[in-house]
Amino acid sequence: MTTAKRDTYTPETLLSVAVQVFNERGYDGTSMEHLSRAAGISKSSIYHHVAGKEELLRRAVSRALDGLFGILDEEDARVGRPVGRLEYVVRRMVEVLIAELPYVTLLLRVRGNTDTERWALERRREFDHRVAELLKAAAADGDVREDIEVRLVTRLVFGMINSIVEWYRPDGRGMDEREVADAVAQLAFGGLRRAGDGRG
Amino acid sequence: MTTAKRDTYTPETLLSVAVQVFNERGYDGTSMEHLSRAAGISKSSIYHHVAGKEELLRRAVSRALDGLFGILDEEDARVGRPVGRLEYVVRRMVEVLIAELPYVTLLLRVRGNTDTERWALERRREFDHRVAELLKAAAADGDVREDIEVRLVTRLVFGMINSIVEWYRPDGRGMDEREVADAVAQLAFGGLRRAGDGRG
DNA sequence: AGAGTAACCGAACGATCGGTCGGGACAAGG
DNA sequence: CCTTGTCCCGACCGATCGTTCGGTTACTCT
Repeated sequence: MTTAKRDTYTPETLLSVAVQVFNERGYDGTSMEHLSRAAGISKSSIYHHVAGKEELLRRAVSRALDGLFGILDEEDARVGRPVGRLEYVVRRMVEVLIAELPYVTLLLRVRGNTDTERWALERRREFDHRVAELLKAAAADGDVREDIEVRLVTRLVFGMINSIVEWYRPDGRGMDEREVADAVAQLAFGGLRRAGDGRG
Repeated sequence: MTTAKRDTYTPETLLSVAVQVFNERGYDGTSMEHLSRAAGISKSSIYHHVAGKEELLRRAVSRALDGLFGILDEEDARVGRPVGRLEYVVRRMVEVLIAELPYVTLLLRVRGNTDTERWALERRREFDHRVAELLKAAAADGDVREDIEVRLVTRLVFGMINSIVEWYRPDGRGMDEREVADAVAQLAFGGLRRAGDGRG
């Protein structure tokens, strides 16, 4: 009795269509005409549901950011030895990134042309900083290598994780979130070289 | 007697300005008006040097692709044990990426809206494939871990390397190409964990 | 000095941009 | 029945898009 009035668009369902087109064509490369064709309604009808193009972008990146910041509030990310918390966050980042793939994809591609985009970039930097502090704490414990700058390592690991949006596609038979998260964690913490070879 | 006629724009000098603006605003987010302001000449004057906006994009990604494919022709990338050739290619990729930073940055951001962009994506896939084969050969020799899929590892390592364009800025006092290349190679091959700890 | 030309400009082109407007179709509630 | 409000539409807005055009500088060469 609460929902189910008609089978038309809501701001949320319209958003999922819009985000998909944004990711295919790029935000700037997507016109409202493109969106209307993809949604199957007229251009002006879109404005019945949302205020405009930029609101769609804001809703999308907000959803992605909520998912990422949510990780830091989880218990395993807050308590325990920093290196363990770090590994947990890395795994969860992969899982959230895959669970909210189109939204995180869009977030990772904003350039900063509008106020919304600049706000998204700022929040992204804040998240990166929080994880960097975790890595720094793990380094202080002597649990991760210190011969490479913490700042640099953070960026490289983030780069590896974020690059997942460039190729992961949830087409049925593919690997699931857990498998990818395991691979990323193993590669990031253990390295490319055959396990047991040490460094020689 | 060959060069040095006037101190005006050439297609190359104009390209360097254009690529910088493309990277700041995104290709689709950049208008010819933006380019003319950045270059300090009128919009119509740009067309005296190049055929149009898309030619600037084509020249830029061509330069990036030439740099990357050039690596595969170098001797250290062609002869020797695959794992050694792989590490050489990884290091050189970082160096080329930094040496041609704005051009590679643009290459890594094309989405496929035009023929030029689709051609760039195709050539990128070709390069990725060539490196993936090298990794596969190293795995066959038992020199790199085989518990993670070769295809996945390739993508993650590429992701780590390519992410450099998102943060590296050549502002004088920063790290140089060699330092970054060393860090990437060490992290990719040795992993995050403190050297000597093994996997425990 | 005069010819030739590379470099540049303002004005304008048709097309498309994001967004607005008045109104029509249709279901729910009386 | 008629009203109310949701959902949607075609037509249109001023602005901006990439590009073209005719014409004016300003430099080089003879």
